[in-house]
Amino acid sequence: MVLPGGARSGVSQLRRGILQFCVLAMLRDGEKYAFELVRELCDAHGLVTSEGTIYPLLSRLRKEGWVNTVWKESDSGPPRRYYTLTPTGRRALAEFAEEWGPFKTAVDGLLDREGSRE
Amino acid sequence: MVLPGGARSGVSQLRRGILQFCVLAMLRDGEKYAFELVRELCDAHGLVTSEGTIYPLLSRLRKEGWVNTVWKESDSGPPRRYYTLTPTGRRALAEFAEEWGPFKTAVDGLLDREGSRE
DNA sequence: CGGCAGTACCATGCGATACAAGGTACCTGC
DNA sequence: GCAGGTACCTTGTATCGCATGGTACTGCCG
Repeated sequence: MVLPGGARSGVSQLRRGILQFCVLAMLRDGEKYAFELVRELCDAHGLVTSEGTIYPLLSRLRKEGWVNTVWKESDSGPPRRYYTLTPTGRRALAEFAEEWGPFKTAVDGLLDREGSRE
Repeated sequence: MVLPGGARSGVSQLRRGILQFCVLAMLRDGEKYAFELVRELCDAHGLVTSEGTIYPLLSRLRKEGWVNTVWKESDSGPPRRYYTLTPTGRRALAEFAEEWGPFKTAVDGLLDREGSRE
């Protein structure tokens, strides 16, 4: 066990079903490869993730037709698989964004109500 | 199969790990019983849920020591099991609230960036 | 009075998915 | 050529939302 503090807390379960759309959102800006996505999610956004999470996820996105991939050589290291958003993926992202708003509002409404100050 | 349209979309996975804290938040205002929770989550907050979701969830909360329960007779129907928050549960709720903020911000940051309008 | 709907509880099985662990291949430096 | 970093991938496990189905009590209506 000995989880390093990222997966142990409830946040791990929070990522469920959201992470894939975060990835789609990151691809909106342009093509990226998996390792890059992991680093950005970890560093910039505090959404700690490991490769074991991202690869099955990307596999699924590919199977859904939400992303396309191209192999590109790298100057320094093994070739990289770059992911780009498809129109379908872009639409899925937009749909999620529309669901995220009300959902967020509902949760906020439940949490922020400081009714019992007792 | 034939999912009625609430569970099919991505929102179903959104609820993961959040629903239990929504329940805790609802119990903050006072004791409630399971059927009541389902109705409120469904009606008021748009977080569609069914009994099949709530009972295992409450079972878990009880096992974690986050809620206590008391049986009370009802004038019109079978007896009800009322749930109340324990201090531990209250703390868990507070901890989640602290995690929810940054998480929400991170996701918003990724989604709301309307950089590419095309 | 007997069935049916509504209320209220619970358990089981399935599917989705985050994560750890482990494996392969390429490149650079020693 | 071997260690370490980069980069890819697969498999197994645990979690949890949900559908389904089962029990028991109450009240309505035929």
